Amino acid sequence: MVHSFDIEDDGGAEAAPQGGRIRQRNKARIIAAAEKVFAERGYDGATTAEIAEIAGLAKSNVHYYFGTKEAIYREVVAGIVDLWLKAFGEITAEDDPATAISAYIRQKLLYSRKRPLASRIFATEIIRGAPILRPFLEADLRDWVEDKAKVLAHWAAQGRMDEVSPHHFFFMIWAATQTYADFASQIAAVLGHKRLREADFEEAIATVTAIVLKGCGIRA
Amino acid sequence: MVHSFDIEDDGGAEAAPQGGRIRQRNKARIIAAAEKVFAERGYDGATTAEIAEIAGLAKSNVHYYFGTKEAIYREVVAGIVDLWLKAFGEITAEDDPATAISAYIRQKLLYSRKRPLASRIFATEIIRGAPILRPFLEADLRDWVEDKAKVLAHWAAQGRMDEVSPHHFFFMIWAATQTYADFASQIAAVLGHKRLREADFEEAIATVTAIVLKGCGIRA
DNA sequence: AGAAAAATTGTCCAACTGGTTAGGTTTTGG
DNA sequence: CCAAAACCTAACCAGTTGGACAATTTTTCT
Repeated sequence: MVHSFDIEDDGGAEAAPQGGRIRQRNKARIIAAAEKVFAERGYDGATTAEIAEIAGLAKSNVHYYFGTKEAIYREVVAGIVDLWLKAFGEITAEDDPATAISAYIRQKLLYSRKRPLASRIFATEIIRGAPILRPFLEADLRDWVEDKAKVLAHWAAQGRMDEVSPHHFFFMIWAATQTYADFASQIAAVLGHKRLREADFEEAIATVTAIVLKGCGIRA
Repeated sequence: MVHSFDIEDDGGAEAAPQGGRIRQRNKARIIAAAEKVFAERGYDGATTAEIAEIAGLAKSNVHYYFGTKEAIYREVVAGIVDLWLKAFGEITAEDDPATAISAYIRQKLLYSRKRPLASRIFATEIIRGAPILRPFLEADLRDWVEDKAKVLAHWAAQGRMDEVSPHHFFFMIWAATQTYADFASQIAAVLGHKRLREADFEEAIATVTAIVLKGCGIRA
């Protein structure tokens, strides 16, 4: 029974950091370590021992804070969903299409740059059939897309962009932006770089933005 | 030491089906079962026991044909690379840009529809840092992209399309097409479908093709 | 200070996994 | 028809993993 991602229900103010100082610090360390391990080993490949080691704690101590490995995973995933929700950004009918979509693409791509691990965990979770994230996808994300579909329809009616399937429009943007996190090793290999650089991301932003805007008939 | 994907070096003719009838049939069964298991459980999550069960064989029999789990994985991955190479299709300077790119996008998307498992294994392999596929990416795939970059430059020089970064152009197409295999569960959830349907793929083909062609200034 | 609460860790264990082996059965080819 | 090759599998094993637990140390609060 997942279904609730209101991790700590921060009632308006900044997240209520519950628990003592030590607890807080250690939980954060564990989550950070877990993000790394889950990202590069997958759920089954990850071991609580390695998470503990990276976090600088004894394995039994990790189990003291999180009962099970799955509990750690759930919390990591919940944090990632939070990121997604924030990265959603605001796209409203009043916005200028070019500005709003450009900003959205840039935001998504910068997120791929800054949080590639999170993006990869999200990807593998989806590939596995989204056992944990299904509720989020079917409710929150779906609603968000339906909402934005109306915005796109509005813009199209005003002649400010072509009529394109809003769903597939977003699938395409998500894919084109997340690929720079998930498939970074492929992209780096093809580019002949060891790792992706700042300039690679800038060129990605430019190319994706240009193709998407022009491809949908959005004028600056 | 990977580096060679010429699994059975079929010297021009159709693959030489080496080994006896039984051997052939059982290896094929195992590979098929392994594809399924690796796709939905990941490398570490997959167990030889489950592969055996799905293949309808005893676990020890699986180890009779393939010494180790990694050997099975390598063969599965090698088969997937073969698919990729075939799906590359021909894009030459003499082609009409609109026709060639449309066909490529369609081919890639149909591949996502028909072989989603293969696509997902490919994805997780890349996400893991491409431990097995690195040589392929750095050699074959890189060469292919360099080659096609020239074709795009040629088209651009002729004024038949805009000047866009050829690398990122392909990254975008790969992302936009593979997402329908890798992120199928997310897409289905957002669309409110149980599974992706034929019509979903048709709409995807239409949308992606339209945006990419127009976005690059390619006229029919 | 001192007791209660929180944190830490060494040790242990049952379950599972990939892989081996030895001995049997079936298939194949002459 | 028969022997050699190929195929099949029950039983087994050593290593690993998630997790439990009890004993100890540290922190917190009065």
